[in-house]
Amino acid sequence: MNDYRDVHNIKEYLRSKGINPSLQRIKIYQYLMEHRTHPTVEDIHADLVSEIPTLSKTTVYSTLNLFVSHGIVSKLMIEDGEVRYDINTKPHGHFKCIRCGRIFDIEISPSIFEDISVNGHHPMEYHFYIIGICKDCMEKGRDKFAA
Amino acid sequence: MNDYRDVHNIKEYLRSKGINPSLQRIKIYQYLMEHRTHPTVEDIHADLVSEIPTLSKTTVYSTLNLFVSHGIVSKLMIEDGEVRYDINTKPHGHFKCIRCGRIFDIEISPSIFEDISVNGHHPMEYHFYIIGICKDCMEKGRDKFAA
DNA sequence: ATCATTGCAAACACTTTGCATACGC
DNA sequence: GCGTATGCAAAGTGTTTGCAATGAT
Repeated sequence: MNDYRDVHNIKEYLRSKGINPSLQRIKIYQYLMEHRTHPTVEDIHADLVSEIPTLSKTTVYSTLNLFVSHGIVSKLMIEDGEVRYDINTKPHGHFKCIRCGRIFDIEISPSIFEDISVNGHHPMEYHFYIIGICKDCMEKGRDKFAA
Repeated sequence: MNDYRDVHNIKEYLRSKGINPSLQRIKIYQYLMEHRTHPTVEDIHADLVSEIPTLSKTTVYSTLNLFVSHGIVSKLMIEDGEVRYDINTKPHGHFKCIRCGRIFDIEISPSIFEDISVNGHHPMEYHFYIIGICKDCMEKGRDKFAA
């Protein structure tokens, strides 16, 4: 099991990865499954606190670190001081729109990675992202989604 | 003039970019030219303080922000909480070694960027990096360069 | 009862800001 | 002399740590 799309029982899945499935951990994992928006810790906490009023940011931080260390979630560093999380651990790229701030997934064919010469180094993780203006913002020509 | 390798007179170059060439700014630019190691603010300050004893980190920060905003230096975000600076603003990739921590430049043929489908979005900047173990560390099999 | 998780508050690390001093034309 | 750059100290932000309280088995 290496794809989040195959996870139907989160509790079982976390257990299979050696993670004790507490309520908070299940809800955070579920949130990432249902919100493929590459949320920040802030986003996740703000959205889940209505469901779990006692949820603290500390728990969100430690849960995400736990998920990353168990390889079931990956950390995204696109902009300075803005760490985001992605449940899709398969190699893919991201497109960040400078107008609306949204981040889109970009499919990348594995052959592209093979074509890149790594000068004899031993690659383990590939990261690729693009900064630009998304389709919607280009069409609308204004900051429809801006905060 | 778009390549740092063509800069022979830093003072003139900065002026041509609309930047007042103070001693600190010249030294910081020169440092980036001579140290193609993708240094952090910390690195730059630590190394230059012996030459300019009064140099403050505030100045290093503001100078780098100035260079970035004038497009003559680019900011690298590879690892969480570790902002690095690169004088090479041409599209290229980076390889970060998890053993020794060094970052190497990776040449990327422009055709790779063209091959990536951006789903109708409008790309402006391409960022690509690889995490892995560098050639030296693979051969030595140990943390020769670790801090 | 025991052990792990949670969550508050404090500590940390990095970066920016406010403002007085110093510098350069 | 005037306008800008510098650099200290303080404030701001995002993240981790210490530790007591809570929760699960």
